[in-house]
Amino acid sequence: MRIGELSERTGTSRRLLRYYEEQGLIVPGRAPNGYREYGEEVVDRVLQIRALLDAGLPTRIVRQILPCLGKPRTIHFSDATPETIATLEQERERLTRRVDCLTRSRDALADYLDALLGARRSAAQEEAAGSSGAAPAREAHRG
Amino acid sequence: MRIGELSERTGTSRRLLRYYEEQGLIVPGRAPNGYREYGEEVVDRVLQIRALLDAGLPTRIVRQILPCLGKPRTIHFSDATPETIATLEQERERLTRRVDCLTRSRDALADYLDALLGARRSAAQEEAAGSSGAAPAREAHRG
DNA sequence: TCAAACCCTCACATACATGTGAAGGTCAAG
DNA sequence: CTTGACCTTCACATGTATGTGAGGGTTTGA
Repeated sequence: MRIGELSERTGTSRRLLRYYEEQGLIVPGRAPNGYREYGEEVVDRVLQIRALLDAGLPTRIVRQILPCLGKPRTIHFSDATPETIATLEQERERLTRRVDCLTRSRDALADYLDALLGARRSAAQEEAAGSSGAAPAREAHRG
Repeated sequence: MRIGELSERTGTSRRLLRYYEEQGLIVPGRAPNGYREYGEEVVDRVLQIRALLDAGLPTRIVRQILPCLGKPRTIHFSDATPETIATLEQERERLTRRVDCLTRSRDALADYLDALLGARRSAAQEEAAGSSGAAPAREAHRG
């Protein structure tokens, strides 16, 4: 397919698709007239790229871990230099730390939201039960 | 403490500490001579900020979810407007998607690394067992 | 008193992911 | 043959998180 269709199917601007190519994340073929030609599998790849970028990873890192995420579980022994392995292990640790941090933040945010909603429900019940008038700014503490 | 000490204790440049202040993420006091004055609790706060930014969240979002992550679990009812709640819920979803994506990527990367290391060990054993000569570029498939 | 080591503000510079638009080539339909 | 919808490259613009440095005040210690 050409860039327009890929753009529509991935929700990614043509500009960005060219940018990802410039960054070495996708390597389309070329039609005789110079138009880029993409295979079906590129759709998934682009979505994967978007997801990783959206998660805060820079293209440099995406480029490194992308080959590991391919479907056919292909292992390129040429990639098995000690430096590459060290980089990948480092990146795995970074991802783990990132996941942990985000999970903690998400959980804290969820707890806060629960408390907020629970408190609002209580307040609404009080309200319905008759305590009238404009309530002053209030705070609640949960130990 | 002043900005230099905070910088050392958090591994964050002075420039960035001032930037976080400009973004409303931290609000130091001021000494009579104009120097910024930080309390102990700011150390943790800065580390939290770094972690969130490092995980790919923009300061705008960090500013919004930071109050939810404080120790004393204080709920500010003034924040309980429907818009704020909607934003927080949206951000919780975004965080969840982000965590899922990163977790999948991390797991895939870990699998790849395991396969790579396992294969390298096998290759080393073969090598030790006598198959000699420069091995050509090889690939292995795991279904 | 002088220097070193702090601090201040202001401002310009950079890397990255992205938008936008100009100038022009290709192709299919009318 | 023209029009419109594609495509190309190039280049400048923007927002965000950062670095760097100038110009200048403050504090501390020799």
